[in-house]
Amino acid sequence: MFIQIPRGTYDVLPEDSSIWQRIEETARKVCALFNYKEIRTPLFESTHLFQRGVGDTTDIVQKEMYNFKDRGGRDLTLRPEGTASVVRAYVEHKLFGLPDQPVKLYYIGPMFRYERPQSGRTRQFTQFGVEALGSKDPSIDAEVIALAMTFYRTIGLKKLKLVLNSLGDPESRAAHRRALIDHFKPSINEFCEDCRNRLEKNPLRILDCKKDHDHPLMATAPSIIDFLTEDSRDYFEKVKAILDEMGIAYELDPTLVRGLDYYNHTTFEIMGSSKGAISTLTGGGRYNGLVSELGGPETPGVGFALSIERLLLALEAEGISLNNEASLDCFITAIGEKARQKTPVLLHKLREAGLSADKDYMDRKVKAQFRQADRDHAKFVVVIGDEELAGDAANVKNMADGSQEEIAFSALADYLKSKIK
RNA sequence: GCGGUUAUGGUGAAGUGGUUAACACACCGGAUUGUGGUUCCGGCAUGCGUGGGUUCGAUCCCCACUAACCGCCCCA
Repeated sequence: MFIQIPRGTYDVLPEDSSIWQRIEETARKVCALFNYKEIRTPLFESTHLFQRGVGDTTDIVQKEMYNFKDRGGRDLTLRPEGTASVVRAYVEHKLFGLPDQPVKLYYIGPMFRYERPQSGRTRQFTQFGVEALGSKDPSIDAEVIALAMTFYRTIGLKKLKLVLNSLGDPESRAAHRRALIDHFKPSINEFCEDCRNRLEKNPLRILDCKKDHDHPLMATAPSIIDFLTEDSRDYFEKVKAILDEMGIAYELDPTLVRGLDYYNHTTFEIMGSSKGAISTLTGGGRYNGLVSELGGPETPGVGFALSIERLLLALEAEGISLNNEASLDCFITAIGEKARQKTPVLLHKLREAGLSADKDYMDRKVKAQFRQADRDHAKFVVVIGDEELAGDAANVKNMADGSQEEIAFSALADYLKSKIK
């Protein structure tokens, strides 16, 4: 009975796992550079957390969550994103009381959304995210953006586009929303079905509709920028000024919307090159109301989440390969039954001495054992046969130059270590 | 949730309503009774996504299902 992998999931096989390790390692290094500390939260949380945090009316909550009841009847959900959990932990452990403020956190892990899979979108996907809680300094908005850009640059991505917008405070946002609805409502029947649905749900989306792009009302639609309060506008100017000084280029896009309810003020996306329709690599922004929404003190926050899967796609699109083949220090080739009996112990000694080592388990001929040593990129091959057993010394072949030496079994580990260093 | 395309060995990929399902790569073995990356030779799918149906007969035709890929919606 063959049971296949669930829809929208995938396996990372050994040939690819080193790439994932490289990416995760880079993320951790960059976070250390910016002084962000890792936080690990559960893969499932109370359903209520996401309803409240992400927003009851969002698509994520309404139709994309993996909800289930456990045996105790509790309503739980596989996390669809990371911010709500981080904020929950922040409140629950009272991290707002820590002497070090703001609290700067990062996470790397799987998220789950029930969606139709396509390029750059799976049902289980991996996010690297960052959250800075406790400061409303515009330089922390810029820092978070800079962290993401530094991460991509370190990985090797070149074709990146940073898109920036400000949603202002909740009042500005609500006023703009009402203005948009008033603007489109009288003529909404001239728009496509999607736009008619968007009118009440998410009127900002109408602005980047592909079908109705040329409708005259598009050009005259009210812009969020005109609805920002003086403070909001001033704050956004400061963020932009810092990015300018840092030399981080960006494009302004007043139609940039995030799909999660908690965002306000600065929002941004980082786009990459991609074969498919999805080019958004990172989404993030400020969420000053979220901590209090989740029962904590009034606390500002800013962060982003980026997808490792989409990063991989972008790397592929730019023709960048991160694959590095691991090599083996030593491969033991045994000839004859007596030699075969000796190899497990010898192997174990080499490994205990700190050398990576392996041997044949398929009862292969000498030639085939050498082929395997090549496949494993072995630096040295230790050959043991009747002659070697008689002389109490192994034949050691340097695979790079083909030279061979007789080395006493007792001195083998030290010899190899000195050669490999 | 909606739409399009596809489904043949470990991989890539031909193919036909009818006895043995090309080819290439990979892998295994031999030429070379104990030494790698070259060459030559040989081996390697009782099987063509799953379940039905049409037919004397189906991998090939029809239907359903499942999955993958791509797009819409939405998002990372």
